[in-house]
Amino acid sequence: MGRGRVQLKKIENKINRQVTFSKRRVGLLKKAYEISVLCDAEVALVVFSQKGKLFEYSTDSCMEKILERYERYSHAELQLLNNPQNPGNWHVECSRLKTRIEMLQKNHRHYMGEDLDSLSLKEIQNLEQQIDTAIKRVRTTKNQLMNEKLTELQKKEKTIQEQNKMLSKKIKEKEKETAMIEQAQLDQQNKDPNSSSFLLPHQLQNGENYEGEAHEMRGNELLLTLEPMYHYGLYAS
Amino acid sequence: MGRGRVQLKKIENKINRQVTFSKRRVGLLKKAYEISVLCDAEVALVVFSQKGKLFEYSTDSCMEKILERYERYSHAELQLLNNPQNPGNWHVECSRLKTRIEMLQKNHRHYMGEDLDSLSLKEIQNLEQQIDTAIKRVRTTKNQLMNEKLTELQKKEKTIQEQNKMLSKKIKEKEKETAMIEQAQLDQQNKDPNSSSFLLPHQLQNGENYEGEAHEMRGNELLLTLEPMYHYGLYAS
DNA sequence: AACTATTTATAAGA
DNA sequence: TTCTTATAAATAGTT
Repeated sequence: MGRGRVQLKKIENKINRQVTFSKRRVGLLKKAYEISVLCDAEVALVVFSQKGKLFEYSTDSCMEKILERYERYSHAELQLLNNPQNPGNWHVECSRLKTRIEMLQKNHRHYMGEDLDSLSLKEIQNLEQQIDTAIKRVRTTKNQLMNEKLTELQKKEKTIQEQNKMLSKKIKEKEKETAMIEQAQLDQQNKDPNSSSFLLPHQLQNGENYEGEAHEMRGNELLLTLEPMYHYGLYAS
Repeated sequence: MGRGRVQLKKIENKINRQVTFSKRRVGLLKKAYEISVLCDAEVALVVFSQKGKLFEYSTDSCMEKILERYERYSHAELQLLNNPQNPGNWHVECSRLKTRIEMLQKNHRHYMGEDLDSLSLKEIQNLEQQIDTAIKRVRTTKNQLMNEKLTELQKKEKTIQEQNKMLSKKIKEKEKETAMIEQAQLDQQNKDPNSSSFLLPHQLQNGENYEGEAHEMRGNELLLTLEPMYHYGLYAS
């Protein structure tokens, strides 16, 4: 929406990113508000800017209520699973998990090329090697996927072309048949002008058959447009 | 957006409302995803349809992390209230943290180029871009570090060469002095052959002094080889 | 912050 | 539901 298509990746220019954030933030909050009003839905939206500033919208300003509803909804099963545990050890477990999370996050930041100041040269060289391996793997998988899609499409194209050929052939046969019938009718009319009517049912029957096959083919063509939907990590249940 | 302006009020027609909800929900989630990627923002979005069905989007699928951050940000007091939690809530917290860890690990595997089968082509392409950005950052930092070390080494080299020059100079002076003393000895021997022995202690004393300065310089050279130890990517517990 | 050329979202129709 | 299309709305780049 704007002059020039936009690439779906982090805007590197800082000023630009900040401006876009301001604009889109307003748009996003507005959309959240609109769906909430128009469709009577309950929406909770939390946005942290890169700098850590908070922006939020929630239907009827009931953020906590909606988030609680969310927790109930999404963790209903997990709560049941965790029941058989020694109650006294829960907080120990919690702090252990929190430490773990911090480590994972720190490590992940390094893999994102962030927070590199705390690393030594050796560490950075190793990191580079690991990321290099990773990107090679990702590219291999990507290429495989793309090739698979290509092959699939080519196969489908072939199938459809064959079907087209068969259909053309049948149509030609049908035309020949029709011509023959017409000829027969003419012949019979010449001999007995009142007997032509009993041939009509046969013609209709053939016509229905062909229609059926044409439908099948149209179904196959539609398959070509079946692409996995891009679902932005929604995980909607 | 569409044929005719839209009134900002609840759509009374039920079918219509449902259709609009589906469409706008997709649009809203997409926008949330986009601002998240483009502007490096952290977004959490929860939508309950009128019928109570849940839809959600969160940056990096880290809903809990973002909601926790939200709680911390908006209700600093609530966090304190959380500490003397009634024991029943610890396991909720724990399962939250465990889910979180699983997500982080899964995400990290993707960044290591593992477990890619679960990703769509679009997701893989986005992953490639992110890793590419990461490796560029890592390489930039690495080059900076190497340049810093280079500069440091060059400075030290210079210092040492200057020290070497001074030492050479001193040695030459010393040699001159020695030569003069020897000359004096010879001169004295020519006059009085028995007086040469008392000059030996003086010679030894000067030799010890020079040895001391040489040690200091070697210490400086040793510093150059001090490197932080290689201990990357441990973080596992 | 305002402007505007474009892209994008979507309301209505099929 | 899904696809298409006309149009409204959002917004990227510019001033």
